[in-house]
Amino acid sequence: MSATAPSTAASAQSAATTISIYDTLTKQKRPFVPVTPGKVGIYLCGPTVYKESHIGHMVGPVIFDCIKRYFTYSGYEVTWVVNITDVDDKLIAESVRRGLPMADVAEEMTQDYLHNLAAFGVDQIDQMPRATETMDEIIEFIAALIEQGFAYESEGDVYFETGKDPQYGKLSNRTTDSLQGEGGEAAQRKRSLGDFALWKAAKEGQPSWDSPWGSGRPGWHIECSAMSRARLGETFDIHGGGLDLLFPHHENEVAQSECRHGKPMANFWMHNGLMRAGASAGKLGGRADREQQQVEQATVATKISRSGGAGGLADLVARQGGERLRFFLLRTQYRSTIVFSEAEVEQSGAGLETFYRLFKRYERITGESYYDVDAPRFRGAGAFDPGDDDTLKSVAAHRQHFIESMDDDFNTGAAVADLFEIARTLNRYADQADLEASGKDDPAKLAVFKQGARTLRELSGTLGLFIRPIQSAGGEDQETLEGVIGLLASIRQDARAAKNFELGDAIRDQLQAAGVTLLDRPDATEWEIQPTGNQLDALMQLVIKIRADARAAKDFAIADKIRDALQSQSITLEDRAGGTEWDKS
RNA sequence: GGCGCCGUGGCCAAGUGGCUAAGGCGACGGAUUGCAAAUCCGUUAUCGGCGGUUCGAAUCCGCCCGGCGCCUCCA
Repeated sequence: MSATAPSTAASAQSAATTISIYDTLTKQKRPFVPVTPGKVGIYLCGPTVYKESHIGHMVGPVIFDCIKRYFTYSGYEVTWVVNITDVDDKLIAESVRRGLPMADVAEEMTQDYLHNLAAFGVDQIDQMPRATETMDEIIEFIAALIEQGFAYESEGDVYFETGKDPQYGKLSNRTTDSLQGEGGEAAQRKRSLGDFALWKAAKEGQPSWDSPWGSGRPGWHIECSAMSRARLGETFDIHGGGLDLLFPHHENEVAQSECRHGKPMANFWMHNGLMRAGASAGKLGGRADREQQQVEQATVATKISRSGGAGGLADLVARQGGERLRFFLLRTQYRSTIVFSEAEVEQSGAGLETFYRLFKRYERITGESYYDVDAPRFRGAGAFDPGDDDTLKSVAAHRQHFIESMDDDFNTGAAVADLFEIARTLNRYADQADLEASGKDDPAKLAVFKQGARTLRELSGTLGLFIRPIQSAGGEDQETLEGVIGLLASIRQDARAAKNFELGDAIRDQLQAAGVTLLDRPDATEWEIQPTGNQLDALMQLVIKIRADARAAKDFAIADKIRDALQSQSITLEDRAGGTEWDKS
């Protein structure tokens, strides 16, 4: 086993060129070669902040968060930019509807987006420029396109002339001739129906900025060209976004930028697959989804909040937790469609428990928190010599496979399997080496186990998983709940010691029914809590019954123990004619 | 109509020419446990259909069936 060598850029660099990425433009997977050696520039199209985000908005940020982590792990210095579109037709419409200034709506929804990103563990974004803060660069960009003859002014609007770009359509595989759109209400101001707006003249009462073409606001696509140019350069490494942005958004971006610069905009175009709400509902938040919701609204309005998961992301996070949702997204290769259902989130989340239990086991064995394990942060530093130890050989093999999967277009779905395999390997070793008892004191055995845990943490870190302990969602009631469960566990322990298995089993079964699973360890009992409604009350009813039975049997030791324990939780019992009630002060 | 994507065990999901078709959830059997839970071991698929290319295909080609996306705002 090797010591953790200080990682150097050189050691990490050697492996770095093995990453391959599928490029939507060339429709092929090819090795990643950076524009600037050792560096990666990534631009991801962010949201238009006009209403609350839904889980579909998190797909791109989560996978790109992993991509940045993995590039960093591979020795690159990464700059990741995500834009916020805070001026737009829909935003204007929403501000009118709500009677608020557009900037207020944008700010509110930006905060919503930011909170959701944080909940999903997306914390790798370096810059989040707003369109309204980029106005100078946008205007300068448009002026340059007019100057170069790729754009023209028309009654205060400015349009990009797609016919001037011989390559127009290359991203989404379209020809300018095939663009049969009706051109919108601005059709008569365009030279060709396929032309798109770079600048829109302001209408009365709408937010506007001064420009050489009069007051107005930018079209949708130009901000990305202006921002990426300003922050990442004329040619940068990776441009990402949802597949739905391919046309017209990215097609128009690439046209603007490449006509202006005369060189490629991005070396790789990455598009994540879209999330669907159900088998036939179409894309989440898409047309079919919206139409279906309208139908549901007209018929069974109550089901909307629970169906599909569109909107109400904060509620979903509160129910499921961010790490479950993140994991749910990472189980699938990023280019695939994901069909969302909360049941599926729960099912995949069940697998996470395997890891959480292993982390507890790690703590029992080593006496230190798994979350404090100092894992290698670079792939060059994480390699170790397994010698002829079967456990370490297995860990090393799965580490290798994990890296190969991630190198292959960030195949998180395949990589996750190796995480499970390593967890199983460690559990098996802990069983065989009896690490929770006699084996604990064998430094050599402990070292093997710790090496495996270090590798697990090294790898899962690149997926942004298991970074820190998950929050127990309960809040202040959680402490009381834990106290009451501890009391019941203690009573049961006493009963078992006295061979009163009937009482012991009854307690366990009823805790189980209330969503609490007891796990008997050699030296103590632990428990896991599945949140359900009225959990505390259910458990208190059990406590009350046990106390009543004990008093009837004149077993005052138990009754007293209960009373004392409840007192420390500020819970009082009141015996009334119809039964005993409890109250927490 | 134009341009695309997808169809792998009960469910989810890797695998895109060749070792015994990953992994998760679930189910069943076993070890372990006072009984459990957890953990470990084992069982659970020939890859939508048909035809073709090939020594060899889930993986390439064609047709068919089924599902979905973009072409209008959309991560």
